Amino acid sequence: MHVLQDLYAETSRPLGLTPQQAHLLCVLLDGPLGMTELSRIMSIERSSLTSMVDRLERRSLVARAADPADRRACQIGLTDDGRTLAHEVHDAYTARVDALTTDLAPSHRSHVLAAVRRIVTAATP
Amino acid sequence: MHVLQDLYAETSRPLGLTPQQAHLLCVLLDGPLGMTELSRIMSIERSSLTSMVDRLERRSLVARAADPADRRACQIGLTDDGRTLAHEVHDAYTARVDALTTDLAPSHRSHVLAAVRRIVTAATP
DNA sequence: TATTGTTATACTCTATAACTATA
DNA sequence: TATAGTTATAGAGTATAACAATA
Repeated sequence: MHVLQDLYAETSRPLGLTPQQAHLLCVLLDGPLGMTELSRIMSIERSSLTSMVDRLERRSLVARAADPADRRACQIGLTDDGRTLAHEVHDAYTARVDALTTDLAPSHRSHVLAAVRRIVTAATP
Repeated sequence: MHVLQDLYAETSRPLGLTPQQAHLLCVLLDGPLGMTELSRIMSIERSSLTSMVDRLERRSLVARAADPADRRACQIGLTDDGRTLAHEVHDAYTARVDALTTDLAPSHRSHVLAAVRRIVTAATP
């Protein structure tokens, strides 16, 4: 975990993002989300998310849009800049994780991948 | 990574520790370390470490001891309470990680373990 | 009444730069 | 001069509790 965490931090930093900001942007790659849903996915309180979104919105990486179906709610989405940056983070990170596993035999690698998929699926409600 | 991170946070919290504090205590289970060495292992700046150690020392979980060989340096070590807590964190965390992998076939599990060992060894200078 | 999101407040984590004491 | 650790400062992440607006 710490190996991956360090890798993630080292990848985010040169792009001007904290690891948490990078995470948030990458989560939004799948589409806009409300604050409650986003806080659940990121395992942080909604109040903590408010300030994170504020900072990213100030940098024009995300934007709050009104939810037409619920006037209390809003949808957080990536701006064009945010999407570009999110792709950069994602690509850079996966490239470095790939590099970590290049010296594994292909059969081992596929076993590991399958195991990780099962674990993540089981742990992601 | 995020699955493990969440698990780690959920494990530390009920024990009254932040994930970073839990990490620090667990690193010290291998023996006392100087500030520079500890900051290197934890991938944080020495100045960040100073305040972390301050807080843990205030709670009597770690203690600074003078380094007899270098009067500039100190050795950070666990107190008895700190050691007990570190073991609790470690045991609770490994138990939960174990639980994540119980539904893997034993052969898969050993492949994964071997792979993780190689990756960690390669990534830990 | 319950839920959505925000505000207010208090800590913790973290980095950068400047400093001190010692090597 | 170089290294070990600290201090000062600033910003970011986080939680809890209280709140406004809407459902």
